[in-house]
Amino acid sequence: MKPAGKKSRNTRQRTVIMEILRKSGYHPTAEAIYHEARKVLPNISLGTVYRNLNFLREQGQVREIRTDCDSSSRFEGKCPPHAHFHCTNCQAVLDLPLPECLDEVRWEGTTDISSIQSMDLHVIGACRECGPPVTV
Amino acid sequence: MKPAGKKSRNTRQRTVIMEILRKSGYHPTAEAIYHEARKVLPNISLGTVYRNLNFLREQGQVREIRTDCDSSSRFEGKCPPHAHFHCTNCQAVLDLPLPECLDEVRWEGTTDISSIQSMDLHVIGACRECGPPVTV
DNA sequence: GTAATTGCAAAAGATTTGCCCCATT
DNA sequence: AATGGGGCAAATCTTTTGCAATTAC
Repeated sequence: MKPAGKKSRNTRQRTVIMEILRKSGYHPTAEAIYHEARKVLPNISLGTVYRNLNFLREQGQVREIRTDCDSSSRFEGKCPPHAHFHCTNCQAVLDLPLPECLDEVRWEGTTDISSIQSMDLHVIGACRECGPPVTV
Repeated sequence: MKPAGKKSRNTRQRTVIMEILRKSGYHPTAEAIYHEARKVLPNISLGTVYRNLNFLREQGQVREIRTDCDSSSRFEGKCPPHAHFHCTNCQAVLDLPLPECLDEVRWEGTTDISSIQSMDLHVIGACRECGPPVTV
């Protein structure tokens, strides 16, 4: 599945970053990945984290998430298409199933659109832990 | 409609920025708004543009758009809920109707979600001008 | 051995902020 | 006159990049 683009090497750094992404249920920022990786590779640098995240993104193994809710990007190991939920209170980001009805929308019918490559759905609200917002 | 939050003044700068957002069919970055505003107010500063955009966003009159496709935020005058289309070729951002089917999704049924505040849908692809991608 | 990759530090890009002056109310 | 807001420049934050040293293959 990996587009086997350019030749690459299996460095410990890259493996560790990929592992962190695979096992984390959440959606860490580069900084968070950096701190996590440092527990295993105390000398890894933030630049290396960014470089690897970009590399992995280009290979299609990692997805980057930029939203109105966060000032820094979050990353996740690529998995089947899904939506994201953002809690405005605790900033948590959770995975959501992508509603099937979106598949049936005939975007191409829309003036100005020629073809669709992907879709990105974010739902913003309060998570179970944070409970209903103050305005009940 | 404006939450009439704190007391504010009608400065020429704020008016011009709001006008630019209202009449622009596109979704300008702060920098673009800055250059446009300079045609009318040659001394306006980028800091003022940002400060006003933030102010207007807090008042609910302006919406900020951050996506995977752009390194800087884009802004638009608040209007009825809609989705956005991003052309990966020419970077254009266009408005799209928000599919009604999304209203019927019962997110609250999803574990971990307590309540929904808003939704953000981005469609990525090629616009009519740029034509179908190379991989026809 | 060779080239990809790293660590470090400096650079770049986007946005925010402090401060002092000016303009709206 | 009172004070919100502006201009300017410095500061902050996030991400990228140049370079010499290192390491996977």
